Amino acid sequence: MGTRFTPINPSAAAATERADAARNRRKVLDAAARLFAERGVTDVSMDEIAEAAGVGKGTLYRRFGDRSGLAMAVLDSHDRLLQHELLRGDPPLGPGAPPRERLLAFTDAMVDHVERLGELLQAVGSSRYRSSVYAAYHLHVAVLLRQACPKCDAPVLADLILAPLAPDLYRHLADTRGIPKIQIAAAVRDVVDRIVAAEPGAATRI
Amino acid sequence: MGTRFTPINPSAAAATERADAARNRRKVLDAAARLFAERGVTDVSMDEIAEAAGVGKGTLYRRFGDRSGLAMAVLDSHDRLLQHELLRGDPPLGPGAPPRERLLAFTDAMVDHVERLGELLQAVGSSRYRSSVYAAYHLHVAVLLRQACPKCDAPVLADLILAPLAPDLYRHLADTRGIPKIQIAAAVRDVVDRIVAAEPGAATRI
DNA sequence: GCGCTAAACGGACTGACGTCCAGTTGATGT
DNA sequence: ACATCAACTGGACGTCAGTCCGTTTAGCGC
Repeated sequence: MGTRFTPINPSAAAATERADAARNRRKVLDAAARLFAERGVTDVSMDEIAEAAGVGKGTLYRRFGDRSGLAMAVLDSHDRLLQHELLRGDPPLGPGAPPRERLLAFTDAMVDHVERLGELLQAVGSSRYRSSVYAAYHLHVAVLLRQACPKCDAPVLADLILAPLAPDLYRHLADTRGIPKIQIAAAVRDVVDRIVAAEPGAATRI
Repeated sequence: MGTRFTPINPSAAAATERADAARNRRKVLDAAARLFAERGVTDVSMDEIAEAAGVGKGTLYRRFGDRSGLAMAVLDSHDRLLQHELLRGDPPLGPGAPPRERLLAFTDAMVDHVERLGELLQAVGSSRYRSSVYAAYHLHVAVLLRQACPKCDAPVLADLILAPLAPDLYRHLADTRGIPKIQIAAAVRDVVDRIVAAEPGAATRI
C-alpha cells in the first residue's frame, strides 16, 4: 500500500520505463517548455500544460509530483549542460585551473544561468535545496573550497557561497533594483575572492 | 475607480484609521499569531484565520493584501524589536562599537531571528525583498560596510551578506542537513569577517 | 440628533493546485 | 498468441488562495 513506484527523481527515469510513459513524459516536457517560453512561467497553469501535452492531469502529477518538480525537470537539460562544463569542460570552468580561478568561473557561470533561467528557478522554489542538482553544485564548490581554503568549514561555506545566487535575490537586484548583471557578477566574485584570498599561497595549486 | 485606498503598508496604519478597521486589524493579527503558533504556519488556511478572528475573508484580504502580507504584518512587531536594538540598543549590536563588530553582532542576531521565525519568514517569500523591513536591514548593513570597507560596492554587497540568512537556506541547513545553529552562525561570521578583514585598520573606527 | 458619503465589511464566487481511484494498457513468461 | 498483473492513465473531485460587489457603518458637517 506504500508508494508504488516513488517517481522521485524525474527526468532521467529509472532503467525500465514503459514506452507510453516515456512518450508522455517527453510530450509534457516539450509542451511545458514551449508554454513557459511563450507566456512566462507564472502565467501557465498545470491544466493548460496537461491539455497542450494531450495527457490527463493525473499523468502529469504522477510523473512530476508537483509544479516545482515539473519546473525542475524542464531545467534538467540546462543543468546537465552546465554540470558537464564543470566536470569535463575547458578551464577555468572545467578541471585544470587553480581552485580560486575555478570558483570565480563557476560563480560567473551561475550568474549567467540564473539570469537566463531565473523564472523557472523561482518556480522550483525551496525544494531545490533538496534536489540532486543542488547537491552537485554544492559538492563542486565544497571540493574547490577545501583546496583553496583548507581551514574553512567547506560544507557550510559552500551553501553560503551559493546563497547570493538564489533566484529570488538575483531577480530583485536585476529587475527591481535595476542593477546590471555585470555589477552583480563582480560583487559575487569579490565575495568569493575575499573568502579565498585570505588563504596565502592558495592560488598556485593545480 | 482606481485603488480606493491602497492598503500597501499594513501594520502601522495611516494616521486616520477607522475604529472598526483598527479593531479588526488587531483581531486578525491576534488570531493569526495564535493559530500560527498552535498549528504551524503552513497548516493554517486564510479562511480559518478569518473565521477565528470573527471577520469576513474580504476584510482580511483588504487589510493585508495576501498571505504573504499577513505573515509580514505578524512579523512586524518582532522586526521592530530587532530594528530598535540596532538603532538604540547597547553595543555591539547598537551604535558605539566598530563597524566590524557591529556587523558580526548583526549576523548573529539575524541567525537568531531566522531560527525563531523561519516559518513565518518562509511564508512571506520573495516579496520580503520589496518590503521596507528588508530595506532597513539592507541599509544597516550597507552603512556599516561603507565604513568597514570603503572600496566595496556596499549596496550590492549588503544584499549578498543578507543572502545566507534567507529562511529557505537556513531551514535547509538546520532542519534537513541537521547543522547546529552555532555552526551556521560561525560560518556566516567567518564570511563577513573575511570580507571586512581584507580592509586593514578597519577595526578601530568608532 | 440627522442625513451623507467614503470607507470598511463579508460571503458568494472563480480559478488553480494537487488527490484519488476506476479503468486501461504495455511488458513478461509460457 | 495469450493470460496476467503491475504500472500507467485521465478526469472528476476537494480544498484553498484570492476577487468581486452589494450591504453596512463610522465619521462629519449642519
